[in-house]
Amino acid sequence: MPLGKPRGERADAKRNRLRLLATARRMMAEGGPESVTMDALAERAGLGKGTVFRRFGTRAGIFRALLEEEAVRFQELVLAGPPPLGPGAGPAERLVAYGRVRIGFLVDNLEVARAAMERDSRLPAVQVDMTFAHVRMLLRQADLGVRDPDSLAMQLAAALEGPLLLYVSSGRDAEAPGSEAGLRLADAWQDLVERLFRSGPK
Amino acid sequence: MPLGKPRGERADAKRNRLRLLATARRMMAEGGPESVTMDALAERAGLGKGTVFRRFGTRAGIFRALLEEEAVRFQELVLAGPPPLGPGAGPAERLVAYGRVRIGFLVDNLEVARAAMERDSRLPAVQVDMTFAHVRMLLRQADLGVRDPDSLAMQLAAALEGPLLLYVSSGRDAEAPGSEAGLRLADAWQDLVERLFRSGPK
DNA sequence: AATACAACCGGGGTAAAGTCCGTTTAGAAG
DNA sequence: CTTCTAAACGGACTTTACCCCGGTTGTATT
Repeated sequence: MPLGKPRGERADAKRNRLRLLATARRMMAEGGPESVTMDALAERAGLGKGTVFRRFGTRAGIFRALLEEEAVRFQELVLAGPPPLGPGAGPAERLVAYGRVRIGFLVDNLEVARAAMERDSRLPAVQVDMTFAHVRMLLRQADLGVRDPDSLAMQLAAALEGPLLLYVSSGRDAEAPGSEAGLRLADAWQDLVERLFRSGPK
Repeated sequence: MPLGKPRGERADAKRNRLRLLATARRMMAEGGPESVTMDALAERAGLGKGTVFRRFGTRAGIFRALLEEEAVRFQELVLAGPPPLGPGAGPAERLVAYGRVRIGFLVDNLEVARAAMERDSRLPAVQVDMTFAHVRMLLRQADLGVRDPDSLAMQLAAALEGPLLLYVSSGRDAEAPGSEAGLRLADAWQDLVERLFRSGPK
């Protein structure tokens, strides 16, 4: 009993999903995230409002989807990247490299990331899970003699996640547009990790 | 030139502010944060909606105010507390103690904290500022030989702030109600700090 | 090709956040 | 006590996220 298919996404549904994402991106480029209202999005995409909600659940869901599209690229970069990132270097080096790239990614996608957690307050779980899993993996490999490496991984992941950057980039005077702040954070991350590893494997 | 007063808060305004906060707390105890709508709050407090918005700006503002009331107690505890917290111990010990207490505080106030960042996405700046400032102070005192202690402080503060806890407490199976997760985080924090300091002051 | 049904579509309806502005009042000054 | 004004008040109004459900369409099966 082959049971056919796991009931995949219907062709028309897929078409509409892509159409909506594309439209959302265009609207965002033109008028910022606030301009992407559900009504306007539906109309400009030539679809009903109900359809938009069916696909994305909430407004934040749209931005999450947008962010995830980018995250796929990011993920590939990390997994298949050259040695400081991908396999081929020590855990410390990889962790440093990963953090730097991750921070850069978030800085580049600040607006979307911010919109993605509006009205949800909880972080986009998928993203955090990815970060957490990666950090945990490297931490386990490193085999520092920590009591609870997984919780440590959680704490470290916090330093690489959206809310921190949102804070840094929102409070400060309008000058440093975020990219500079991102650089400082990346350097600090490197310091943090190196210090952590220098304290010895046991 | 005494210049009179800086035009303080009017008596009726103060009365109403307190009345609103008390009402909000009561409503939250009864029906959770979702039950605190602006209309309902205004009505139950016997005031107009405009008044509510004048005082708190946004819905999240109400929860921020609530959280801040608690935070005052917390702040006093930290500043005046017995030696592991207040002055009288080394920076490492103080940092560990502070983190543990801070995590506990947030776990105790998860619901309010979550509601306080709804629809704002940026953290309650006041809170983060406090945490950041405290960590930075202790870090400077410790005089590890870090290139940029302030950025490091930022990263560490991230491990003590709301979003992290929200994530930990929301994703996991419903069993560990958060207090257990908080304990693991607190232990991990201790590990992290101790390791960081063990890596030597230069 | 016909049938069945699950998934999708549309758009009017609801509730709640946030805005506006005319009215009222606290409290300082004369 | 009267006057004056900045601040506070109220509640109707607007906007927008989100829900509902009858009608339509894609897809698999025979």
